[in-house]
Amino acid sequence: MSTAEETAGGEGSAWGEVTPDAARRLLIAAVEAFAERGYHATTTRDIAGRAGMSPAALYIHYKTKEELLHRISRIGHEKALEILRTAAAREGTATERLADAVSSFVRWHAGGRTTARVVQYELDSLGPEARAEIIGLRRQVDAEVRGIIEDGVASGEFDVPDVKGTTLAVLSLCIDVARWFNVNGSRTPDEVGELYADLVLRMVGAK
Amino acid sequence: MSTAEETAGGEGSAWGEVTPDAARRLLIAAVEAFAERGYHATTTRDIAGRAGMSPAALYIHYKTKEELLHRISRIGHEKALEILRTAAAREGTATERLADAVSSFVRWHAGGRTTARVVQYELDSLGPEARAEIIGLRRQVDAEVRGIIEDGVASGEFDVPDVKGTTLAVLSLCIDVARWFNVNGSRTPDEVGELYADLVLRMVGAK
DNA sequence: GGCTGCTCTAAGCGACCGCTCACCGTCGGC
DNA sequence: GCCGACGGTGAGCGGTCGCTTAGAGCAGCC
Repeated sequence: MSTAEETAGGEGSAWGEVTPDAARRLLIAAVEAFAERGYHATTTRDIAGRAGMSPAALYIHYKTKEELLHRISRIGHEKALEILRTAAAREGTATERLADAVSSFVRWHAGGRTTARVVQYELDSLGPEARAEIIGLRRQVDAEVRGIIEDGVASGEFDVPDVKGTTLAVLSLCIDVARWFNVNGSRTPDEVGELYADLVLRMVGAK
Repeated sequence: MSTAEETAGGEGSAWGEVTPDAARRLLIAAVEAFAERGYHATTTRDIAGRAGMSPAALYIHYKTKEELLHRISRIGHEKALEILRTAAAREGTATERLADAVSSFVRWHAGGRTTARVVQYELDSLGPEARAEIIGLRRQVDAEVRGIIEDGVASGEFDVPDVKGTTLAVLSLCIDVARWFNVNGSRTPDEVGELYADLVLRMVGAK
């Protein structure tokens, strides 16, 4: 048996903003459980148990089970957006910025696979209002990547006939890492990030 | 309200092998429900209701709810494998065969998104033995694509430093189409297939 | 020491789950 | 005309779900 911290906090995934301590422990336990079994197959008793508390304790810190998923999803998307924004805003050519964005985005999906799985694949389990908010964040994610690709096309670095479609494909490729990446597999998050940065530069026809 | 046939049978997705008629109707209803809500969030009452039958009728044709998912998953994977085998075995250069494989595989994921979603994303809901069988089919899928890429490398058509990793990425890209493709969106399955074939040829450095 | 407020637990409510069972209508074979 | 086989139903069982409630333990403040 592993504690909640070992798996979900493994890469220092900054749940530090969640207070008090008991609320954070519950949230980390929920991330683990949702990633392993999916939102609907996870019981509130399981979440509370992983956090070392009674089932009722969950409802002191969260109104419903869905609020837990909402909080996880928002914090995760904000983190993902921050990663892309940092890469997009740095100095360098579009080629360098795109490679940086893809490799760090992929590293996050591979290294924090537990969190990324919940963030990327449990969106449909949210209610309409919560889902709408998250979709807004995803549009911003899309805009960051599209911006870099457009810069590369404008500077003549890239050859991309379909910018919207290629942006979609690049993000899709990165996101799907959370589905297949295996912590016990033969590749490290760094290696996958490097491979994917190379593949994406080929996709955009970087010189 | 739409009938089960309209959505899940839309692309003539050949559930014809499932008999008798009532068993097929239940299976198509299950594909719809699993794709919309996920396996765990779908109730047997919902499946039976969509098929126009009472909850108990399901258990005349299937032993458990999981058996439904297993049958759907196996038939779907066999269909996907058949599509790739056809493309891999045709005459032509590795470039032509890879483009054909990707475009037809993507067309299947986009056009039959309902089925593809269940096939690709509900694998973890299967029990150990059923999952092991499906994983065997997936390894064959992987082998088909890797075979084409290896052919291209051997003939000098492709420039691929990491065949295993690139194979994984190509399949990942295609599979993820089932997650984001929207029937009401601006692209047809054919258009996405063509775009993706082009992107994949770039990824393998096709001349 | 008494009081308030916060965190947590034990117990359990009402609803709904997957699945079963006793029974029924229909239909081909004799 | 009777019969068994087959495919179907209504009712409901045992269990588990998300969530609530009454109250215990324990701070800090006067």
